[in-house]
Amino acid sequence: MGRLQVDAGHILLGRHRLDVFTHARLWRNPCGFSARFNYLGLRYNTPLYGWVEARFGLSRAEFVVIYSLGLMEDVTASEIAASTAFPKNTLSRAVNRIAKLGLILRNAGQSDRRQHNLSLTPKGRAVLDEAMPRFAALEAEMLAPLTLVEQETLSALMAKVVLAMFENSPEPPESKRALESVPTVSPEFLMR
Amino acid sequence: MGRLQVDAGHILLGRHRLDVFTHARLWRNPCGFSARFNYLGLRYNTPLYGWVEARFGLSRAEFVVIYSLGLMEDVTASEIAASTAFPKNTLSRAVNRIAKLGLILRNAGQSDRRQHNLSLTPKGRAVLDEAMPRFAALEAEMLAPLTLVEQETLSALMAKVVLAMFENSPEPPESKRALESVPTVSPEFLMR
DNA sequence: CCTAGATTGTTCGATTTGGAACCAAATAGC
DNA sequence: GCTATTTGGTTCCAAATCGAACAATCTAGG
Repeated sequence: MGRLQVDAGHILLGRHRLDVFTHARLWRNPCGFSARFNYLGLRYNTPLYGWVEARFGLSRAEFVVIYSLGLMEDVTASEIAASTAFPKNTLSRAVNRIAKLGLILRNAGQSDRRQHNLSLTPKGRAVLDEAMPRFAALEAEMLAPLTLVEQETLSALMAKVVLAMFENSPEPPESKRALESVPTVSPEFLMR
Repeated sequence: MGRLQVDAGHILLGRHRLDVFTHARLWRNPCGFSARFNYLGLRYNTPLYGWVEARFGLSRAEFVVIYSLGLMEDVTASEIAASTAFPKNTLSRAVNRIAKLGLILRNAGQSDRRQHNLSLTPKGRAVLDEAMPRFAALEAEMLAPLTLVEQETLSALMAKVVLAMFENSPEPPESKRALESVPTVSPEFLMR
């Protein structure tokens, strides 16, 4: 990774400059891969959802619902919850608020009257149409230092990792088993 | 990506099985790369920090401090805040609590009496020593489907992306400029 | 020196969060 | 067909969160 120079709490990597702790977090970390994708998530999501909040007054969960509807019409709240790991009550509130704002419609499902098939209104679509280019642009900017071939390679490798996670992923029973496998007697650690 | 079969709200990809919405989120998404690293973050962090909570009774921020001290001794709260994007007051509380629990020490800095150089106590070190193998194991499990060469490639490509982010990254002035560039008159969107 | 501005960490308080209990509707088992 | 269980969504409330104001300390510019 080239020669490093340390100076006043910073590290010089070529013309890059980062504080020594962030450097340690990313490169002297037994879990370097997770550190990196967590870092990417941080640097990607924070500014974008910050902008969404400032521009539209929508919380992250609220925008996630809209974004989800852009990907697939008629998705339900619990499907979004399952896929994004937002707790369902948070999502319930988000859905209610953006419905009240007129960004989505909640069509009582015809097959199952409990669930609401959500869909974007023109107003909701407008929000998405304004936001998506930003999201796409930041992603493109992130990937810009890679050649197209490298981008393809990265994409394929990550797809492979992601796909494999479904294998070991307990479909629904996870939460229950996870809870049962943990003693109910609260933090063991604090008891010794 | 092979032939797909849709069945009762699920998609079969080889022997993998995932709901159609998650499939859309990961593969029919204009921001597929971010969807993937966000997904990885989700599937990595959630179970691990859930376990930390159950096993040690430590919140995510609290454990992050301990983890950080494992990476670099004598780091300060604000350095962790800068690197991890936790707000500094959240971190302040976290530091106070785990100090009170006897997991870390707060040594008043000799050069700057405002800042506390944090360090692990043996008890804190024990927590870390028990937790790290889990973190490393899940990461290894995630990467297992890749060959060693592929793992190296993935690591290198991600490093390249991460490193390049520092270039465009405003060092400290970010927060201020971000706020100034946004109208203070709260959500424009709600005003039309 | 001495003051103005920055920076570290803490406190305060309005808002958000999410686990748990809950209701209504659907499904399974008998 | 009738109860038992599951599932989608909502409500409640204790607890966590984070922006903002703050005190203490440090630094820079005269």
